Amino acid sequence: MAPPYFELVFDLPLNRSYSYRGDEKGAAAVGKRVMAPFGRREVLGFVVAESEAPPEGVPMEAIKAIRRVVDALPVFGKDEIELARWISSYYLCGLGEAVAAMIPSGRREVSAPAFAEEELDTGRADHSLSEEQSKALDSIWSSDTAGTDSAGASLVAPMPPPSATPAPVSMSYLYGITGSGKTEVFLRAAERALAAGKSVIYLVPEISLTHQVVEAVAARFGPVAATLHSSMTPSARLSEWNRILAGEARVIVGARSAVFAPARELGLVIIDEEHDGSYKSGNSPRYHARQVALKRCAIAGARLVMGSATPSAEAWKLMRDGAIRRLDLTSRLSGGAPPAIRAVSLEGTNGCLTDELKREIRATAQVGRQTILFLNRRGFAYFYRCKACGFELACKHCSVSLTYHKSRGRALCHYCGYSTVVPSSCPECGSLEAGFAGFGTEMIEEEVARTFPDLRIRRADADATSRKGALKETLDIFRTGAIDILLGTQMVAKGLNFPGVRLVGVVLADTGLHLPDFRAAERTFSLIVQVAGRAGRYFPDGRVIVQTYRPNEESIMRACALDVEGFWAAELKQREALGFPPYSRLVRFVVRSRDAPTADRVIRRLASLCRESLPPSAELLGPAECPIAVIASNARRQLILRGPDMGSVHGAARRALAAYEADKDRNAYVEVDVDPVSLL
DNA sequence: AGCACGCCGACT
DNA sequence: GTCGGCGTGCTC
Repeated sequence: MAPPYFELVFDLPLNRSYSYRGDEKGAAAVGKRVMAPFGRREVLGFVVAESEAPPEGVPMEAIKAIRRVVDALPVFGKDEIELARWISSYYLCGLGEAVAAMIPSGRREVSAPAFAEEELDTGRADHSLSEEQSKALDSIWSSDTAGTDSAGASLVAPMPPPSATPAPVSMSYLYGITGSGKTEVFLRAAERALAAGKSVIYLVPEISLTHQVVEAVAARFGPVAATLHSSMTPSARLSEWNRILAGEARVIVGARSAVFAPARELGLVIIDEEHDGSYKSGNSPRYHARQVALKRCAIAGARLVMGSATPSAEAWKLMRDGAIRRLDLTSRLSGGAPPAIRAVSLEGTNGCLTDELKREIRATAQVGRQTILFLNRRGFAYFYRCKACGFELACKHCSVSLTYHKSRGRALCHYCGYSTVVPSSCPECGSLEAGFAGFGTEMIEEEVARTFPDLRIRRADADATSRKGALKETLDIFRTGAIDILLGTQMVAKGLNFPGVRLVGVVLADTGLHLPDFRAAERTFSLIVQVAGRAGRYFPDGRVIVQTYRPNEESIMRACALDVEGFWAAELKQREALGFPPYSRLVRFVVRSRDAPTADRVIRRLASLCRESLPPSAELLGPAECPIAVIASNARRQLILRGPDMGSVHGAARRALAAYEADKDRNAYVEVDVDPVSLL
């Protein structure tokens, strides 16, 4: 007989549970979703506890009954509730919001456009392992946890509400260049886990790699495999979820939220391309899949294996300190050699292509091979400026400059979509010495077409591929060799492998370097190295040209030398000197409001609340305007708490938030980001 | 987050 | 006189 009382949480910004009596049929149970009267309406709730005794402090007549039970069987259990509690306390969100993030259709994540089509990084066709690969595989499976018991101390912070000390998790890292056969080692590790009766979660970044690994896993594991990614329909997601829940599917491939897959007997979590920013959730709860994975592994006693050619700062430091076992994969299996990379200064170049890059494009075409051009910037020109009075054309609703899109004949905002006609003279002083400067993909396309009228070029960026399936189509055509030059933004940078590519050109490497973000160098570095990995994967003559105005920049020089060690040696020194992660921990508050004075008032109040309980070892950065002070007519203010460890800032952040919530301003939105990946 | 209740301005 | 603005308070 079901117990008479249940504790429910809701997907609402409420930091507490509510007590209910069971439903008429007596079907209510922990782990099920139910419909319950809440206020004057009926909402979906999650049953997180049950009890025989009536709840204390609630008058009996106030307790309502659960109206209807949604699930025949529980969709989450004790471990999931423990994980949700951890997420809610660590990422400072309601327990119900944490549970909702873990359950499909509980709340939808912002879905990325579907695509991904590429060659597989499984190394040799016969799947036999190189000596390095076998050693790595054995190492992953050796029983000891690397380093000390505090392994992962800086990946998972000391928890604010003291819970049991986290069990040491065995963490390994496959560190190796593109094409060194990481995927095959991951697949073998999954096989071993499966053979031991355990299940596996295999995380891949949003979009890019998903499809490829999905197919590899499906081919290898057949009916035991399941897929969860953002472009699946809710019903497809649900049916995969149910197969996992039933224990039918035991190898789960998916993006960020797949870290919550209800895998039974979890034995292994794989995080491919560990450095990728898409592992950090952009909406509440702003969790990092890597940290959630580590926590899940601790709860389930599972192993964690990550991999990348360009590890994140956090991972690199943990490897250096011995807390994560580093396993090196040094050789390219498919015969291709690491490409020759050259940085070329753009100084004094007319237009956006240096003579050197033009020469290489021509040479590449002459031997019947292909070129990828990469520029992390859409549009035709970057900003409009008047040389006479200094006027700049900015968005009406955001504090950013407008980008000229020639194809539409308008200047538009990349943040809110606002667009306007292009003034023929300066709107401020009437001078004709005004116009667009800087360049985007659209302009490159034009210049390349003009320079190489005989070559076939195709552009792949958010504008050219907005039509569903357009990107896949472009990539398919490129693969057949019917296009000579593929030009694009981020989307051509990651994971795509085309055998015919000889040359990769980074049109402007320093776009990200001016950004006021402590990870600017890290992102620039890994982007160049990742892009370079697209060249010469199957032939020994790959070539990469990196155009830049700052050829002496550390991140650019090290990337061109493929010197990961050297980059991190220098960059970690910088981070330490400046007190940024991984040498400190951050919590960031962002306040948004239609009304700027309201945003100012709220952020100042949060700051003073934080000061009340911030220990001397920690400090407050700000309050200040966000780097982009206005987006879509919302004023944005930020406040950053920084301390030597999470313990030193988490308590203050939690108390400040709780005090604020107790008397909140209805015209302001407060976002909390624990361990922000970007400060933009 | 909803959805109410509640107390001040311009409409048939 | 009422319809309706959105400020603030609560939801077992």
